[in-house]
Amino acid sequence: MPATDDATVEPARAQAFKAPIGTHDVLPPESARWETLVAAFATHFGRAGYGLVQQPMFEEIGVFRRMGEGTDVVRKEMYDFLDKGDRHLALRPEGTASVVRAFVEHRPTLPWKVWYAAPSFRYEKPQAGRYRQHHQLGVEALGTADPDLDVEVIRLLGDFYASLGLRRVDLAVNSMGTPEDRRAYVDTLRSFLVGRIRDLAPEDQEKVEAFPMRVLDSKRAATRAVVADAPSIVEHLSAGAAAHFDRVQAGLRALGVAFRIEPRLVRGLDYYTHTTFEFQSEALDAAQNTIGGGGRYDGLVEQLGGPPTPGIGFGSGIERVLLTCDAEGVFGAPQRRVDVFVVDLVGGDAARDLTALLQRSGVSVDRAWDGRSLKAQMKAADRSGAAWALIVGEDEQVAGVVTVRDLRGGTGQHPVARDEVLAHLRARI
RNA sequence: GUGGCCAUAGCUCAGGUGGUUAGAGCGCCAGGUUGUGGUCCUGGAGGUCGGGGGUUCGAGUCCCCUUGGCCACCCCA
Repeated sequence: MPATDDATVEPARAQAFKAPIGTHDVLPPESARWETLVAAFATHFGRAGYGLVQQPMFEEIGVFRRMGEGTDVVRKEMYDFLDKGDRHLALRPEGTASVVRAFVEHRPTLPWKVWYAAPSFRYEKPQAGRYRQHHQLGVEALGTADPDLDVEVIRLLGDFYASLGLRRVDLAVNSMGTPEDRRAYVDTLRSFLVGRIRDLAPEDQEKVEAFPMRVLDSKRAATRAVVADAPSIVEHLSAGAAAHFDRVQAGLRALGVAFRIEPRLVRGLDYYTHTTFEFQSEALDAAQNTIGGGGRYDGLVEQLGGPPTPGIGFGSGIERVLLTCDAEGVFGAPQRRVDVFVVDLVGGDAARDLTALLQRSGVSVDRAWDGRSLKAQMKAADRSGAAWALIVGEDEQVAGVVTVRDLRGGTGQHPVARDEVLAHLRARI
């Protein structure tokens, strides 16, 4: 049977696809908030000497394994796959590891201060404020162990939240000490937990031997009761680590950054040393209320094959920050609008040419399409947010003018000679 | 991964105990006003009732499976 283009033959409707589980599209006008947020972040950290880093979205899986074999992120949330060349790769679950890999690969001069805005992927069951693809604003600063850098990073992030209008943000700070302090503390903690193991929640008992620190951030009531009596890491810091932590606290106080010390704050990634911190929203009633967190990771560079280099950084989830802004009623979507809208009743030449002329001159302009009625075009002009409509009908075409209509003020409309339109608008926008 | 709730138009939602062509508001399109938006009036388009199977004379409604969403646990941004 020959092919037919008979219009009466209804083709089967194609299957409509949906975004994969745990992912989401960000469309206008909501996307305008994202643009503004990222731009504000770029400006804020750019002014402090941080430059943009663009990383690959996936890495060899070993890069991320350095986050710690005991972490959920590595054990069960990795989006890993084999490519056609049998390379074992994984989508980036967080920013730090791949930035550090890039640092080791390129050895930039120190200190190296960078920021990024990038998606992260974790194979988790989606929930409030939790997605399989989420987006992080992040910063990493490598090459100095100066505790004042910890202060700068924390303060800059706190200032950033404040600049968005957020007020109900709580900052928790802790110190994990040096890698040696951390190891010694893990032994002390393990011994303590082994002694009380029957009092722990069953799910937490198996963590004691291999990952005792994971027990500290359990939310189970039985475990929390035990943990309340557990030795605290801040009491087991070496002299150097204690001095570092003291300097950080003094710096935050000197700069008026409110914080509390949270000895149970261990964070989910094993590479942290010295300062760790977490910003939580008090306005978010969802279970996921951490909007940003990070810490020092002296030792991670070596683990990824580089020279001993200290570093500190944080990640802050864009979705959660915006959720928090919603909860506090701040940082609404800015109104996206153009200044000028071209209405054409003479077949399209005027719209095509005027729009191009003005756009090439840097004026923000939109126009109507499909030769629609004047009414429809005016409606589109109104929707565009434009302050001025340029109307070209037969009368204007004959007279060589454009009707310039004020859509927002009360100045009405009047004809302007066609080659004076640009100057006319520039004087008014 | 475990559990709970949910899925009807582009959006927000109605649709007792199963019963003729599935509704509203908003949005969109058109007309009223043959060259004027934002207000108003009138009309219209738009739905595989998430998907598949089953029960029934008959399913948006009941049952099973499945996919997805939301929420909690777990964990984290």
